[in-house]
Amino acid sequence: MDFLNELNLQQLQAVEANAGPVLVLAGPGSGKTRVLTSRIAHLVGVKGVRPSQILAVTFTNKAAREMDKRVEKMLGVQAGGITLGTFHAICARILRREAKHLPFNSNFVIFDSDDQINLSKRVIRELNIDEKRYTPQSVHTSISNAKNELITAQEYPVQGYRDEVVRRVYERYQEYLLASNGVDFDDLLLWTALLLEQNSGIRETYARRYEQLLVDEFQDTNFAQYVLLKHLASIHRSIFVVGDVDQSIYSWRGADYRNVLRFEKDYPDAQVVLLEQNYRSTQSILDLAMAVIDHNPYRKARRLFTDRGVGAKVTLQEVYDDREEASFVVDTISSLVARNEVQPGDFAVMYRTNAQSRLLEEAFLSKNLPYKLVGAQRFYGRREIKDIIAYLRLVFNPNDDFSLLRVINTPTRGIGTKTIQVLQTYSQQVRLSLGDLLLDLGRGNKSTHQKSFSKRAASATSVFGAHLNNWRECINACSPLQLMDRILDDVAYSQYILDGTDEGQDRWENIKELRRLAAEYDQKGLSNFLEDIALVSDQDTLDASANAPTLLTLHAAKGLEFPIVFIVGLNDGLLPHVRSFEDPEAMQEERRLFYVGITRAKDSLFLVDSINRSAFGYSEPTVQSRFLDDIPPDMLKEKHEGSGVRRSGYRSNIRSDQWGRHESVVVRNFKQSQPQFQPGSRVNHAVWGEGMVLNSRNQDEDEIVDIFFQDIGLKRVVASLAKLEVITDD
DNA sequence: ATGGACAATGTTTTT
DNA sequence: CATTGTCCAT
Repeated sequence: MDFLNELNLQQLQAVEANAGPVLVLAGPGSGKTRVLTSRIAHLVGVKGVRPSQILAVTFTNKAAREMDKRVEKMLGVQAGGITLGTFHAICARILRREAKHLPFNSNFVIFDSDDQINLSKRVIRELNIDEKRYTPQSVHTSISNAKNELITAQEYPVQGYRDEVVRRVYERYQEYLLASNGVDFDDLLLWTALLLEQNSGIRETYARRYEQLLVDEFQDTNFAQYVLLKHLASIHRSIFVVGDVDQSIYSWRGADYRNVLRFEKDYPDAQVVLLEQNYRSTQSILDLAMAVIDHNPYRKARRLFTDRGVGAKVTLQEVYDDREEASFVVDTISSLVARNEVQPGDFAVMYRTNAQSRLLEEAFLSKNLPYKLVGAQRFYGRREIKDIIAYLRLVFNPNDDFSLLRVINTPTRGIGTKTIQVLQTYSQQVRLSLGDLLLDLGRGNKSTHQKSFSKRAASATSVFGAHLNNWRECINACSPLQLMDRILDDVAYSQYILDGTDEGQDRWENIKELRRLAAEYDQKGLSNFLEDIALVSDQDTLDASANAPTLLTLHAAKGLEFPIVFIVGLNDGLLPHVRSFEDPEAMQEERRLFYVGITRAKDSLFLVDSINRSAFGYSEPTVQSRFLDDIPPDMLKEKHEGSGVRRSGYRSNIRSDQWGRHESVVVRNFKQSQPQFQPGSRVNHAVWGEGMVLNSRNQDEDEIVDIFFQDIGLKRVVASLAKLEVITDD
């Protein structure tokens, strides 16, 4: 097989490893995708494994498609039949097939992150829980974490009052999901793992079927995924995992790099292969990457080397403010492109938070230069898109109360909050889902329930119900696109959206884009359309064909590479993000994130920090990222703005606030008295309850206190305004 | 029932 | 500042 000739010794060792557990520790750019694809090709082409016996898990759908293409190329024939996809997509497939063993049916809908928060909010309100104290966001995070640990609502450990609240919300949340015939992201993993755990027949079926398991980005698997794999591998034990603990950046999503250690413990006979040679970057870039990551404690030092040569030094550019940061990026790109040595598509600009993309986009737009923005949220999160998807989801699954409530009065059709309340109460009385009730009301005078409603409500709901009936009939006869067009037409959506403003025009363009997407599902049908939409990853939206710079978050950059990379916003508070300041584990993850960004670059790397940064409309001074301290100065080509250069040593006494700005330091400090509140003491706040003082300082005749509240998080209050009560001193 | 005006409030990362 | 929610007048 030709493809084996292109591998180095370690890669070959991994590819040809005998059946059984294999752990491949692959540094960035070490060819792990090549190893994975070659392994599959080798299994099929040499070992005679049938494609249908192979299960390969990737991190994004895009990676799955790429892998599929590459395997096909290597084998020279169609490799169809391999089960290939993300954990979530694979689980969704299994759950639909095995729905008869589960408390929902096979046309369940998948609740995305927006839906998850909305549902949490709804439950919190219903249970009369203080929404300020227990925000839907934070409660849902707890639920999500529990699910990732395979803890059900009934098993949720209650140690304090907050746990009690979470447990109650969790329980109700699950009831709602099941009543709506829905599952959320985490449920996809949870249900599948529990199914395999509790049903030995099904476990054996799948474990027998998949003789070979391959897993990419193993360091970012969570506990549920680990258990899932363990069950799938329970018969053949041929599990081939590839990962790099230095690139673990998703712990906030439950990912646990300790799964790598767990793997070594659970499979003591595993072959371990180390891939260290880097084929991507120049040595200058690798040296910088190592300088950064070596500051993380408790890691096995690994050296990265390349035969690509030293290459150009990494540039550190300091600019005046974030506007200038954006124009520096755009100007540098256009002048490099003008020299004709590189193309626009060779560039990537990476940042820590999505909000940072805005100034960059503006800078590109003002110069009339095209760019690509990675981020599914940006498209699927739009109101008009969510509306149409909610319509489709409702037609597909009338029990989806959630989508129903979203669209029942959008565009407005005289079904206001009052009518909706009446509908809800009534539907509970007759034990029908809202959807079923509306379907009935839509049957006009043949309706059983219509007489129970006021004339006004009856007429408005019967019109909507009639539409719903029609669409339901369409479901098997029409393609997703035809159904969508019918809905758009029936509810006069274009009139609703096109209000004469530019924004309306934009929104309609988005709808047209969604039509284009729907058109690709003529064959695959509505079910697949809705599922793919729910499970798109940010990277999936990347359009490889356009030759333009790519704008993306550092997280989204994982697994990608670009000839020339800019990492912007190298300021404390942004990278590392302020939320990691108090937590050493989180801080280490920030560093890994920076490391991931650096190692995406093939030829050149630009790091940019700015002296001022704006938030809330004001531009304020910043502090340089502490990670830059870890880089030996001779590794960098430093450039500064002509004026306003930060004095060295200046920043060590300054703390930066959450937005990467530092607090203005006022020189008349000595005149002020001691702060009244000491770090470490506990205080009581009228609204937020008990908290601990983290920091306090006097400013302008008053005292500013940072307090950490268990349920709310970090808050900054002005002592004279907030009525604070000291509970304990230190 | 609806839409506009104003106030409050919040900014990590995403399958 | 930008989004979201709430209140109020129509």
